[in-house]
Formats: sequence, structure tokens, C-alpha cells
Amino acid sequence: MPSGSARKKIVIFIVGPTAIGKTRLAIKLSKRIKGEIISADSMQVYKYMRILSQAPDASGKKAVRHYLTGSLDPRKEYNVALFRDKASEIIDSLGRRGIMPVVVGGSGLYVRALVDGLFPSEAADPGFRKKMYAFASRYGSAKLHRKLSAIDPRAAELIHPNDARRIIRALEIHRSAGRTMTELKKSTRGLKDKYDIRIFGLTRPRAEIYYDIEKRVDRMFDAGVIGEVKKLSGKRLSRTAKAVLGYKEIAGYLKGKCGLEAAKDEMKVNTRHFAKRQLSWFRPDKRIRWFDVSKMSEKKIIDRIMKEIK
RNA sequence: GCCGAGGUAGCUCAGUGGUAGAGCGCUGCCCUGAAAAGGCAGGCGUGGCAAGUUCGAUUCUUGCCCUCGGCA
Repeated sequence: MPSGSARKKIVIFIVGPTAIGKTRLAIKLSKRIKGEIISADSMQVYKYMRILSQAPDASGKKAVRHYLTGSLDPRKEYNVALFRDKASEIIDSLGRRGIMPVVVGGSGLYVRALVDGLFPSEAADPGFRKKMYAFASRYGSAKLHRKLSAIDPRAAELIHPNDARRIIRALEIHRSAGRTMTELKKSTRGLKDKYDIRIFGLTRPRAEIYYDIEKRVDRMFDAGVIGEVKKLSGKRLSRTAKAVLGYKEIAGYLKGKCGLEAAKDEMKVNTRHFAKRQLSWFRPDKRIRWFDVSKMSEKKIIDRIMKEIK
């Protein structure tokens, strides 16, 4: 602990793969420390998607104040920068009120953007992107990649020639900022400069995660996801909202493209893939203190976290 | 019981007289304004079982077992 000058305020993070129990644990922990929850989740922000996004229910939100859940209209886009701006604002204001923020989420990028920062850059330019994607599908993304090599060789090295999305974003940044992504990265600043960041990760053996995912998908159907998707499909969903796991699978079933079981199975597979990607995102981050929920009870994990933040 | 088709990767299936391949799954990785998104890499195998022909059989032959369809 730093002595002398005022101690940095603590911000707690709870991360881990989907279906591991982050939401529940965070609510219990927050109740005990009188903290408030900020959701680092690209889907739980949306309204009318509670089942799909597995957002906390009314009783959970009643027990602990939540931010950035169930509030955004699904016709609106959401993205890391928006999240980062809102979340850091909320954290600052909680800090002023002496309330400990508990950031909960499985979106690795969102967590990193908040903790380590985003480099300053302009927002997306849809017109430019549209043109670039058209170019890529006509001449191949490798051709765009060569363009990127010429202006930002370091970025080109890090981005695969097939990864059109990232190539185009790097070009877009250079076009709007007049400086390269590599250059801009140097001025990245995040929450960690101002706060004492404590990241706790929940995990468990892979087979158990997969089993829980299957059970959870089944429960989502029992809870009425199909009805939720039906209602959503009447709206003009934003591209981001549409990407929620289960939407395209169930919408496909509703359109008669596949049977119910096939839709369910596809949703399970895609959710497994998602969990896998989350794990490989978080794994290399040495700041994360991991707890295996198959070996330790929820209560014990909370006790340990409480001890560590004392 | 007879006729036909077929048994090759976890699944669906290609292919070949010189010990095997694709898609999906699975595993690992990358990731900065779409991230529940996007991208990359890796074959993980008792070729149903047994015998025969052959320098060599997953491939050809025979027998057996099993599956599917049709006829009874």
C-alpha cells in the first residue's frame, strides 16, 4: 500500500466467461460492501433483451444499484468508446460519494478499454467503411492490407491480411486523425493511472462451463426467449444489438430456416465459442486473481475478495 | 429370409494398390470505436472384424458382424 499521500480508491472488477456466475456473485459482494454495479457488457445495456443477454433480473437490480444494464434502446448502436466514457464517468461520481464501484462483465475489450484506456481517435465513419468493404470484397482484403503497410507498417504487422475489419479501422483512424494507430497508441491512458484496480476472475474446468452453458440455453427457452426474439424482430435493431447470441439462431428458426432443436444446438455451439474466446482473452492478463468456482464456494470467494480489498 | 446401398476423424462425408482428406466440432492464439463481433493456426485416425491375392491393401477377393432402404 502506498503510504503518505492519499491512497488511490479501489475499483473492483469481476470478469470471466459467460454462465460462470459473475452476476450473482457481484450482487452478493456489492451488498456486503455497499458497492454499486457497473456492467461491462455490450448486450446487457439493451432494453427488451433481458433473457437473451442474461441481464440481472428485477430483484437483483433492486438489491444493488446497477448502471449500464437494460437502459439502451436496441435500435441504437453501442461500442467500447461509449462504454468507456459512461463507465469512467460513473466510477468518478461513485468515488466522490464514497461508494465502491464493482465492474462486472465478460467483454474483455470493454474491461481493457476502461482499465488501460483507449487511444484518442475519431468515431467510425460509415461511408468510408462501406467503400472500404466494397473494395475488399472486390479486390481482396490483402490489397487493403498492403495499403496499410505503406502508412503504418507496425499496425499491418499485427493485423492479418484477412482481417478486413481491423485493416479498415486502422485505415480509418489514419484518415480521420492524420496520424497512425501505432502513434496514437502511445498516448493511451486509463483508469489504472487514477485508481487501485483489483481484477477478480471466475473460472472452472472447461467441461463444466460447457455443461452449464447448455443448461442455461435450455433455461432461456423455458423462460421464453422465443417470445423475446419475436418482439425484437419487429424493431429495427442496431447492428450491435442484433449480434446478441441467440438472436440470429432463433430468428432463423422463426423464419422456418431450421428446426427448434437445430437452432438451440447452434446457439449452444456459438455460446461455447464465445466462452472460449473470453477465456483466451483474459488468460494472459497477469493482474487477474482467479477463483475456480468448482473448488470454492461463492461465499468463500466473496470472503477472500473482501479480505483482499481491506 | 431375399435384394440393394453402405461401414474411413467426435459428426457428416470425399478419395486412393504405395499406411488418408474436407466441412463442422474440438484445442490453442490474436484482438483498441461492430467485441455475445472479427481474424489466424493445429488432424485429434485400430480405415467394422478376420483371412486371401500382392513387394505392398484403407483401396482388389472371400467370409463374418453391423446399419439403412426395398421386397417378403
